[in-house]
Amino acid sequence: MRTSDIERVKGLPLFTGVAPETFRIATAGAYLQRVPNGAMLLTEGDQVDFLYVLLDGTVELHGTWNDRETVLAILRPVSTFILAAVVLDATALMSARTLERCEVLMIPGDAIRTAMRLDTRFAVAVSRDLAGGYRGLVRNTKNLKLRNSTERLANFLLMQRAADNAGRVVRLHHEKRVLASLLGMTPENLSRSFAALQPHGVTVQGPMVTISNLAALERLAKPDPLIDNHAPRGGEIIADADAEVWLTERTRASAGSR
Amino acid sequence: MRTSDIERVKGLPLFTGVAPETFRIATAGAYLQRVPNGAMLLTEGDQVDFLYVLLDGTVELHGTWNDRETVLAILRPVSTFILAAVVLDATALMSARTLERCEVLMIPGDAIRTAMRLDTRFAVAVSRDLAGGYRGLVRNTKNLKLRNSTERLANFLLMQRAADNAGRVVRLHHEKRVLASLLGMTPENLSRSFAALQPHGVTVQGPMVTISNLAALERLAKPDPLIDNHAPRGGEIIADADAEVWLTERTRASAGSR
DNA sequence: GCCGCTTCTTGATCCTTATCAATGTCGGGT
DNA sequence: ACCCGACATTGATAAGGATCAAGAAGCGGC
Repeated sequence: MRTSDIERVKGLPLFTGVAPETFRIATAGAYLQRVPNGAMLLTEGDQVDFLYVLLDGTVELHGTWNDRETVLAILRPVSTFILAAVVLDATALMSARTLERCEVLMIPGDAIRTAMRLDTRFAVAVSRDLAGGYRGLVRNTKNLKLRNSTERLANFLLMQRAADNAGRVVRLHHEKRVLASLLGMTPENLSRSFAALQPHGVTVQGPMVTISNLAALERLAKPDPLIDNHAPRGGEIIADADAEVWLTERTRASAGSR
Repeated sequence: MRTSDIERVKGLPLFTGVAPETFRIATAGAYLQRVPNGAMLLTEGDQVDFLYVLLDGTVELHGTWNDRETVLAILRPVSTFILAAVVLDATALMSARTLERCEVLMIPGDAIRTAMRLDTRFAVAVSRDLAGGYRGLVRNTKNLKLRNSTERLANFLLMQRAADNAGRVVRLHHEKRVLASLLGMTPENLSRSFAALQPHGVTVQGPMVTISNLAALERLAKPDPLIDNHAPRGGEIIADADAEVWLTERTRASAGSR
């Protein structure tokens, strides 16, 4: 494990403000794994023995039932995942699959649980991280139950725009089929939803989405701070409590994950 | 606050194994509130200053957007709610409304956060509670995205049956319109879904649902331990890790809440 | 640069769910 | 016991979304 990687892990909300000694204990038995595209890191139902930290690449969390599958989250670096299962020493409720070549740090769950018992500040950091994840899922549930598919897409684009750089063009980092599943629709309907946004100033060319009329899109999307976590991208730690909220909630990407 | 109430709060997963001194600090400034039916305990967007503990009655958590409203959870005693917002000292993402006359214990958020910093065991307990809540929401999301409305109703009935007493008859504790919203459908479609279950051995008379053919219902519902949290009702603390999981996840009722 | 695969799009149709409207049923108040 | 209002059910219709079936476009491999 490179020292640059260690610094990146230390920068996670999960580890900020934690005693160096605790950090050492937690990461002592950790090892870095290079994983090819399309690999299953974890299958739902498996016992979870590690906390995963995505250092490079993209990971998809998904769930299955009765031959159906749905994407629950798409993760980009630096993110941790399946912390909840680690804390409870339980089996995974979601499967994790790489969407490209990835670098993943695997921290033994025992070490995490031990570090929590030894260092209150770490236990508090874990609580904050889980609370952020919890709130991300509440937002996601409201999004799913209160909006139709075109509204979800419109708000997704606005969130991506805010997270990326607030420019006129939003880049989709993943296949549209994956995005469709994340947003709770079929690929066919994602295409149609994009078409439905055209009168509102949205044009698509491959993975590039251009928002030519922000006001019109917002009029349709009606973004809501109690559902959508708009926030400029940035890695800095911010002391302010509310900023901390979106930082924690944001670390794990698009639609409320872990 | 009656001593019997104190005992009930102490019995919560959130406070088990916590030092008496910590419990005293956490609950020192708490006060018991009697709330009439239909009262709003909390509105989404409000700053959350208290952790709520439902001691008697029923509370509904819901979210709104653009004149639409959806029920996110129905809580029965003894349950805590909005722990995540308390931990982050953030604003509420859900509103809380009483569905009948209730007794609610309100614990100042400051006291909770202070207790977490002073007692690692409490911080760990909070983590476990939040992790359980997180996993409840993951289950709920899979339920919503992978199943149609009749399948969701069928599984809801199986879960209620397991939670209540495993008898042939399941009692619905709330209005059907509330249940419909919780399950992500309209009241009209809930009626039709009940009708669709009739060939599978389900009959309804008012709030009483009779399951005359469990095997047939299960064949349709295809319950899955990675979505549905089947468990016999019971308040005991169980040492086994997996049992602990559902205990924490279960405390806050029907469909994964807080 | 061309081929072939995968992904994306578009159209037609079907199924699921929502909406609107009307009737039926239950329970509380007087 | 009656009436009233809220809730639940049922039916008709419409809208949203899924599925099936072709085409079109992009991309990697050679």
